[in-house]
Amino acid sequence: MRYQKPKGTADILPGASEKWQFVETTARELFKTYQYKEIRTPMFENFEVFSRTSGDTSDIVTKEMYDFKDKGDRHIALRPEGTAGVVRAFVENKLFGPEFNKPYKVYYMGPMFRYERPQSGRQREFHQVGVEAFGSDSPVLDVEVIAMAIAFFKKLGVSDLKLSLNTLGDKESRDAYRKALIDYLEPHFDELSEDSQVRLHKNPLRVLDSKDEKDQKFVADAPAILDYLTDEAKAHFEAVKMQLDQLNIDYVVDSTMVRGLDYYNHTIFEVMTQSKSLGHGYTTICAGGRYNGLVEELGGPEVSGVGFGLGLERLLLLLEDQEVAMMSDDALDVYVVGIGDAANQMTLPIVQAIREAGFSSDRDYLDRKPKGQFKTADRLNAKYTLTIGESELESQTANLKSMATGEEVSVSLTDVKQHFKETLEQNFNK
RNA sequence: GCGGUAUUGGUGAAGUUUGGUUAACACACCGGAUUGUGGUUCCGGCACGCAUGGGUUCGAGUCCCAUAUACCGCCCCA
Repeated sequence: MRYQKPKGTADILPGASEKWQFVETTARELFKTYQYKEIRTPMFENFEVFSRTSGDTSDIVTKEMYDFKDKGDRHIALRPEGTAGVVRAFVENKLFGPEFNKPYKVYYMGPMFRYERPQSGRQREFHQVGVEAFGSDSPVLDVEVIAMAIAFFKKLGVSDLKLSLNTLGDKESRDAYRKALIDYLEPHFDELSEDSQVRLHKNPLRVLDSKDEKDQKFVADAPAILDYLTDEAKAHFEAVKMQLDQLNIDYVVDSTMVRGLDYYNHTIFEVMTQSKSLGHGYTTICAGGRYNGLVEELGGPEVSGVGFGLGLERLLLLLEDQEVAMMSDDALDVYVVGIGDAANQMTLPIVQAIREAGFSSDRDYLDRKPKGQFKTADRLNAKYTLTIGESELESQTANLKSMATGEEVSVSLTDVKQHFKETLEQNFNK
């Protein structure tokens, strides 16, 4: 095999693409009911769009960015996530302007890229669906976004959902907490894992996220962000919880939950579920939160935002594991069998006529004998076959057969070409 | 970026421990079983040769090295 796809990429072939379409269609239908509109932004951006927004210390920037210099010596990066590009577009197109409704609500779906070691459900090119809503500080909007994420999984039939909630507060809260956390961890510096020793000063919140047992015993007794919230941040969080209650959406507050990206503040959340395909216990299938300040970071006005993102590869693994039915309607209606050279000259126009009547139709292109053609029709699961041979040509008729019942009837070619639907209904009552 | 395992036809794969004629078996697919009809059965066909490139050897799918890719773990995260 001479050529192979690049490491960490995948071909999505017929058979699988239907499942992707199912998920994407479900998302579009749902988002429409929430009045979120699709936005499509470039698959690559200037490197700085991501480095500015994700935080210089985040792994995403330091080692996972798929970046390169183009022929014009521009530093380009393939998008590692969706939010930064959407925010850039929001600012560049001045979507914060008075002529646009607020909140400005969009969704996106498409490929993202991270330069990392591939593993199950984690590739270098992967796909995300995400939503963003700009221009409102209201906690009710946070909850709409959360509710939409949950509704999406419910609509797909995912069971065993769990909503994990936390707040990172505003800048003041976060600074105070950061200091408290460092003060708490510093005395145990030597006992922390190597990774966490590095994290401690660069990004102490990430220590909370450590899976290392050594760290976890400190994390358990660490001060909680909730105790360091300003009155305003606290009020926002309380309002979010109250709104969730109103919607009867269950949640658990997890004060150790943090974010890999630096731009989040206030509400952050994760939707989790259990599945063997994704690992042990509850694993995250959707993550989101509020990012006030991000728009300013990219040169826009002070406009707040909130959104979520979810990975489609992981979602599809999950749907497969939970045996969610992802049907697609691609059955073949009519297979046209031609017998003999003369007849075979005549069948394509008939196939076309049937297609124009709104039915799916196909024929043989491999010069197969009648038996082979019927075999093919059977394998394609054709509902009907339409056979034309020399005698039919002479009488300008065709033999229409129901593959399910074996029932056959002679119909006129003119009828087939001009009123196929009616011809079918009259003869097979369907 | 680090570590482990793997890589034989369209598919599942045997064979690699003990290097030595024609790469097992099965499924799928194609063709045939008296002229234009789907299933079953029967018969026949189906690996430019064992990921790629080197090396060891009289001789390698079987041993060694490098590279690529996949999977798993770490890191991180969707």
